[in-house]
Amino acid sequence: MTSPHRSTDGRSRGGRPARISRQEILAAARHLIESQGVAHLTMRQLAAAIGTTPMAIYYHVKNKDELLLLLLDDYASSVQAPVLPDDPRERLFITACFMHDVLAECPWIVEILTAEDLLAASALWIVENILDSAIRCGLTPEQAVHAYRSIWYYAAGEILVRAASVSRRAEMDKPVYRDELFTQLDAERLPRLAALTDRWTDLTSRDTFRSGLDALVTGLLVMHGAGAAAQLSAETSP
Amino acid sequence: MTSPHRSTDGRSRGGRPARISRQEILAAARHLIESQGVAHLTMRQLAAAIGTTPMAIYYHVKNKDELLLLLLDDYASSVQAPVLPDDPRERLFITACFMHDVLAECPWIVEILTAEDLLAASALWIVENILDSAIRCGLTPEQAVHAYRSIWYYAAGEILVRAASVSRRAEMDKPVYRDELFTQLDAERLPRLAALTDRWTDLTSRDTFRSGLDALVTGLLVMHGAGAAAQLSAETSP
DNA sequence: ACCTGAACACCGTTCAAGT
DNA sequence: ACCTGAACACCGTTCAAGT
Repeated sequence: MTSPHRSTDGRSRGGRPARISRQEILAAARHLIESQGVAHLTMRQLAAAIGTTPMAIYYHVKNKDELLLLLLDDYASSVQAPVLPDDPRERLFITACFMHDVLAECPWIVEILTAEDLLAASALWIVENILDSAIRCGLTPEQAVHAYRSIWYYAAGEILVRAASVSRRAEMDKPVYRDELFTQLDAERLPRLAALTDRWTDLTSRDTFRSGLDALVTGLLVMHGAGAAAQLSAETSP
Repeated sequence: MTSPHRSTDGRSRGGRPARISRQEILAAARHLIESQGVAHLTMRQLAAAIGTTPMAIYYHVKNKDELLLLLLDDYASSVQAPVLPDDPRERLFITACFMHDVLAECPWIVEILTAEDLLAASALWIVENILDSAIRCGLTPEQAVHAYRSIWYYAAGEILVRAASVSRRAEMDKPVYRDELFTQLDAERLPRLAALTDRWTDLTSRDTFRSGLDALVTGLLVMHGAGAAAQLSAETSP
């Protein structure tokens, strides 16, 4: 960090007393996002919500990107770790689920994930847990990093795709396009899709995150020769 | 589709001759994206590139969202299908790779994927192929849809995360933050991460998409009782 | 039928100045 | 030290008018 901007919330010594603080800005930003949606988080609207000018915010925060990063970190540190099982395969699965669920609960995070780094400092314990579990399952450290990355791709993809489909459902003209697509299906060239036309919406609206994650974890362990630890968990359900 | 906007490129019969066409707009948009990056695709800059006013575009295209959708469809239809193997497990893997690679080649698609539907009409054969392969591997149609969705999450996540990390590398202040994170690691609480500090950048910059996909496919087939078809493919590499 | 011009309601950010 | 005001360089989109 550079400039006058304090990296921590150091007490100001001397000078004019601050009217707004970083914490106040973050709290207001979070409230704004949760009540109005992430699209309404603009420097101008945030300033209005606090009752100050847009430029006052720039004294406490470098720019909008840093604001988003701080927001992510703030959220991550407010989350409290769950009790985790000892069995490594189970712990791997549960931690990955937790990582996903925590992010999925605040869809505004999606905007940040694509723009910023995936990991806030206060969320590193999640990565640590996944790596440790994987290594205890018999993977080498390199394989564990690879496994973590695959899981992250899967989880991030699920969140992003679901967020997109939710926002699509909010508008009213998209279903039209999708229906159009499916009614014009060429049953000769696309027989499988044609046979599934009626059930597609139903099938794709189900939550299959856990089941797919289970498959991924199983495959990762099997493929890396940790077959002993790869036995199917109880969550298995098509 | 509504309004005066022609859904196909129907010839205008009578009236003033068109100065610009939908095709011309799409071609210009694609060129703009490829040369300047997707951030530069604005109605105004597009108009300038064509040599017309922003509002002229609105006669041919409903709004920016529709423009993006048309762009996606245009790209999908320009892609030609690869020769696919007969073995269903192999075909599943290859098709999924193809889907991923095609999208990964034009990172601007990322913006559209999160905003729009995942599937353009001209790309449905990919879904068809994945479903068909999965069913031939022994999955039920429902399980096949589920498998397709898991694969899609994984592929979309990989693309999005990679696109984000590329754009991060383009700027110069992000590595600082990431390095900061890793040097301040508490080796007591995060031993696995601490042990990997030096190799993290190297390990996470490797392309492990295929290996992870292989694991996912293996897991999906094993979990759904199609173990016979789940034998590891040759692509396996940590 | 196809396009233009002006305008509306926004953005993020910089810069010089005030207290 | 902390904040303000005015300004810059943008957005997407609407609306009434021109040819």
